[in-house]
Amino acid sequence: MTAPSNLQIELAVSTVVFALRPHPESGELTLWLPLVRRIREPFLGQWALPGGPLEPEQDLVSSARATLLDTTGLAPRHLEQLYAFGDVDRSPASTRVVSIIYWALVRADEDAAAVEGENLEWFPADDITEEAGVLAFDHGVILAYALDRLRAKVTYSPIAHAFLPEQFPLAELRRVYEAILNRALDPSNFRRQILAQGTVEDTGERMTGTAHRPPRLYRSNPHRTRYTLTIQETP
Amino acid sequence: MTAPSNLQIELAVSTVVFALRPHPESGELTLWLPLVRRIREPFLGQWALPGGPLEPEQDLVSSARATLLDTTGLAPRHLEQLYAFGDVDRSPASTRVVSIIYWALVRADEDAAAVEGENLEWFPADDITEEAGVLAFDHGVILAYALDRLRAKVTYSPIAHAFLPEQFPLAELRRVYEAILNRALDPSNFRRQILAQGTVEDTGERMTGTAHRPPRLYRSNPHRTRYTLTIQETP
DNA sequence: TCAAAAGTGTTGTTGGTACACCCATGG
DNA sequence: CCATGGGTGTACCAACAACACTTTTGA
Repeated sequence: MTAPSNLQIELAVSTVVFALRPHPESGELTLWLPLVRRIREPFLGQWALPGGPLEPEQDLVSSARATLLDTTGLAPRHLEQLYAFGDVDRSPASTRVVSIIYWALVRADEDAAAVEGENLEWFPADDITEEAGVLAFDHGVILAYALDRLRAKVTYSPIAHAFLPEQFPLAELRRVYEAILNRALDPSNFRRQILAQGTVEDTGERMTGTAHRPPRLYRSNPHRTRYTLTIQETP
Repeated sequence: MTAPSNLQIELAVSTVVFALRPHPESGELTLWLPLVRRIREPFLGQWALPGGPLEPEQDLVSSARATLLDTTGLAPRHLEQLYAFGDVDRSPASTRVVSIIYWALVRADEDAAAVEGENLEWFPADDITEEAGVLAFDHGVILAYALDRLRAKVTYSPIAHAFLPEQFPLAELRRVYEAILNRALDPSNFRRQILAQGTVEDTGERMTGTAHRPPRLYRSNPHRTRYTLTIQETP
């Protein structure tokens, strides 16, 4: 942050976009993400995270938001900075690129706006390599890091709520946790833990039209962040 | 990460360096950090985080390491990326600067190499504003963020160990936690929690020359990261 | 009246807190 | 033999896992 120097360093902003959709085979809800096919060298034809160069008049988040809308059609509310990757050799091209990576969590209702295309495809996060092959640049490493962080963060911060619309029954929230953590949770104990935390509040309304007892609807409580959730398995 | 563009964006790497030293008044161990006095506009004369422009042939961490050695004389082992700050208006100068911030934790034995100077001074982290006034750029915000993250992270990851040399008695580790969290902890329960976690292992050796029962020496266990520590107060 | 999911009750166990107490050393 | 911090024992209590059980709807 001192003297200027004539850099040949390019700055890019890319985003790992997570949405929850049913798995094509099992039908279980899992994490999906969109990838963009490279249409030039290096890594021509391979899949990469959506992103683009940082424009001089754009904030970092704005840049992420703009490319996201552009490439995926999405405008997710939850957008959070993850990490900056800047090793000298991370791109084989002559120019050096430092990438600032964001992650986005797409709400079920926001996901409706998602588009596909020849050069934009969605993949289940956990079988990227089988489906998409090796990602361009170090994007495989970045994705692994993002998944790791998401799974860790979900246990101490209410980010899971970011996948849900305004109002939701607790079972929906449980399904989000199950999808992220990839394991079943005990419904009754889950309910008690979530309510004890105070990260959701009862709206007083109920969902109707279900083939069973109508569940209460909750909204997420903007206060109360950070806690510990001792999430437990069910056999 | 796609098309090049002729940016006017500068990239800088700065570091929040934390070391533990006794407080000038209370004598209690607290967090200190070094600041550099600005010797040019903008913010001439004000204090700023040590840092410098990213050189094209340098990795991000290398850059942090190099400026650190240069300005503070320190070569801390623990260096970790914190966040990238890049708002358009964060510098009043004509050039736009994106700063990637690292934090460093300085071990007690490493701290011996620290230097001071007319333009480099160390301050207790918690009374920066009284001692150093308003920091240059958004460095005040950055510092607050770093302190926050450090205090949160210490409860779920063994970073506190980074302040200690190879071998240490548990009371030393407790003092580190107390200094970071700014409150007293119960010695016996602290011991049990730490041992239960398995983040330290007994070296079999003991410290000698104390005016009391010689404490066992421990070393930190490189496996076992992430856990939850329910740190409790003592009245 | 049955299936299915919502939601409650209850019990055994684990792990944290508080605090009394013993241990080992240097002076 | 005393002061000082190292280290152990233990009793109380809160929180969690497991799972049986009741409730409320649509078909």
